[in-house]
Amino acid sequence: MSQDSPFSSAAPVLVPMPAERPYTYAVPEGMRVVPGSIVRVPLGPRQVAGVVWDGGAEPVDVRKLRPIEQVFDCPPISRDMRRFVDWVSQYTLSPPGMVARMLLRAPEAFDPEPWTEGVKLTDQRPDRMTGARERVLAAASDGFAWTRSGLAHAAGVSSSVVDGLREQGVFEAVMIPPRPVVAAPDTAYAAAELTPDQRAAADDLRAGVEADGFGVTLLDGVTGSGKTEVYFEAVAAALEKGRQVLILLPEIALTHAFLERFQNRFGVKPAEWHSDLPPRMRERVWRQVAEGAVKVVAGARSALFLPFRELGLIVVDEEHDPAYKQEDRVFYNARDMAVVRAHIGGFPVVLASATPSVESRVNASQERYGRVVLSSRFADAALPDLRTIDMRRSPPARGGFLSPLLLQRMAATLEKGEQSLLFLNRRGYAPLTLCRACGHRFGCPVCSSWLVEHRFRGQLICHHCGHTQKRPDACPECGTLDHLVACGPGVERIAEEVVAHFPEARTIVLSSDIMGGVRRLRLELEAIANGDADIVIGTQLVAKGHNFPNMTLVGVVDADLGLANGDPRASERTFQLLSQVTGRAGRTGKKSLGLLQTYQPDHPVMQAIVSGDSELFYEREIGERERTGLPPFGRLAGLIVSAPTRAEAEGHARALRLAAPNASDIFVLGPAEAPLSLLNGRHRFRLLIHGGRRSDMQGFIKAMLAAGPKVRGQIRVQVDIDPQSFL
DNA sequence: AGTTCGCTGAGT
DNA sequence: CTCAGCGAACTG
Repeated sequence: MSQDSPFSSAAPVLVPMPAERPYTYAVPEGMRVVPGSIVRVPLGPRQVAGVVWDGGAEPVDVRKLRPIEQVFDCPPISRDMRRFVDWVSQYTLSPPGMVARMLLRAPEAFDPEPWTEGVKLTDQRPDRMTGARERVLAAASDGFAWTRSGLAHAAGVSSSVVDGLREQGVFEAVMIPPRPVVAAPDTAYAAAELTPDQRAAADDLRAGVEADGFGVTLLDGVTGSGKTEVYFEAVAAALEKGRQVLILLPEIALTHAFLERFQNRFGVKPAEWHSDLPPRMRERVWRQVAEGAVKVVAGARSALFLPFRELGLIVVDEEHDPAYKQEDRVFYNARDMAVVRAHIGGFPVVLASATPSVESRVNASQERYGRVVLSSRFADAALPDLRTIDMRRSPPARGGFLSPLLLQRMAATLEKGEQSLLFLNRRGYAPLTLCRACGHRFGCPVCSSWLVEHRFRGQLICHHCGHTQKRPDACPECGTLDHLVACGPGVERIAEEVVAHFPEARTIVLSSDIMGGVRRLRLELEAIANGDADIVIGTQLVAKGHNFPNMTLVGVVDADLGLANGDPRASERTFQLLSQVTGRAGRTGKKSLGLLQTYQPDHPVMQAIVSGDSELFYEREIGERERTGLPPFGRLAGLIVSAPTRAEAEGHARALRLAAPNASDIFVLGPAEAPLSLLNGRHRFRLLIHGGRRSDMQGFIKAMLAAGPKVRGQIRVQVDIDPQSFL
């Protein structure tokens, strides 16, 4: 950028590793670098890409000083982006180098995209005409440049035909510039047809974008109220101003439907950004975002670190989704960092959700965020009738998990030729296996949580660390044969019960265990939407945004699951999940029903779901959190230590108490509560810090980090947001 | 993060 | 005395 003056003899360079500050490199005679320049520098024995940073180069022993090797021919990282990296680094207590690493994740993109060689028609005619040659000439008669293989393919001939013509001078070789990854969106492609409600909401958002300046709006609309079409109007407004737009989605790999909706409105698909993107595509998207050629990116949380030139709007869809939290290396919540990014850039953010997070609701009620409410569903999408089934009064048959009331409804639905969905957020067959002879329970040898039986695969699997073993026939403790029993239900076991009751029905199980990955899953979902199944049994992946037009019954097998797991957000998560799942029914125009099997029908979450009154839930939950000091109102600077085994967690907690004698509370969590990511990384344990004033915690954590190298290497911190702290 | 350094303890 | 195996330290 023009206000950045160039460095001459030495420059600070942020390298992609956990450096606390930029390193100083010599700038060779005649080389020109400015803050933001992407450079290749020697680091120890290797060469890495780094970013020239701001501020003066700190003086360093000339014998240590090494020269910048190369300045990449690439737009420099903007000043806003550099401030963002510094801010995220401070806020997350991660070294700035590690944050910078996230924006240098496309190493091949730093060199300009190569032009490819192609061919173009000349005035020369071929010596002899053949059928193949005629087709090639016809295909190329538009006068544009073609790639050899592209032309051959279009003409239905082999590329040697093209080569032959080129040798005769019928074609000349030309260089073709890199093709854009996506065409420019057309804001006038298909003007939105909006209801008066939606129109009012869209105008609100549009006004925010047109006013040009920072602001956060919570777009709060029930499932099926058309949130997407409404925020597309804000996207259009930003595009009309010539700005770039970022739309964050929780799990981009499964959001095929979203891309289509975008295309219906803007005529083209947005550029995608997520971890499954092929490397070549990844580079091109990165480069073209940096050059400003890509106008709209739909991406996962890491898209927040793309080097936008003229970012003018961020939309965070499903803002409550836990997938926005990154829980390794740099711990951050992309939703909150999006707000920060917008604050730095001076442009608006839209947070959209049918079930907003409690933090966002609090921010809205305290008027730090604006709030736009969409209350009505589309005309053909009636709300489902929602009821609880009190499992104390209508218990399942012995050995079963489905209440007679639910089975009765399933039978009626099947009779009508409509589909049922049974939801249970637990993979596998049974969460615990034990020996009836001696009482031995199968625990994971690596991390001491229970092994989950997967009967289809004949395996016992630890859902915690991924440890797998074959399910034995005999008890390893007492040797008794055939006395192992499964305790509790998983989706496979529910499927068994369903097949026993409805042998003639087409039953399908959907969980992340299915073989064949995302592609297969998409096919299965399509098949269900086409009516190729009568009863679907699924884990939480069926809760996410798919439309099944003939699905008129949703049964939640265990609505209480997740309410009693020690997570301070247990109620909130359960409310959000149950809202989403029951929202799968009633999008059909047909009369539909949602049934929740629960032992706590009076629990506020069940009451809120059944009454359809989410205000009821939020008011209660916010009051409860204020009272107990849980996030976002926390008053305690408490630590939660979690580790692969309880004994280990306790050991670490003891060490932390010694290192930080002034810590108010150190809680210990066993393996059942420790997140999966814990064991995949290299660290041994992690700290979760809930509540408290951020500044207090930062001081506290820094004191602890200063306490010694033993603690330093192992601490990972995740801080729950104090809603004021990032504005 | 990725690499080298240096200590410990088992092995020739 | 050598060397694998591991944790700690350093990278400009």
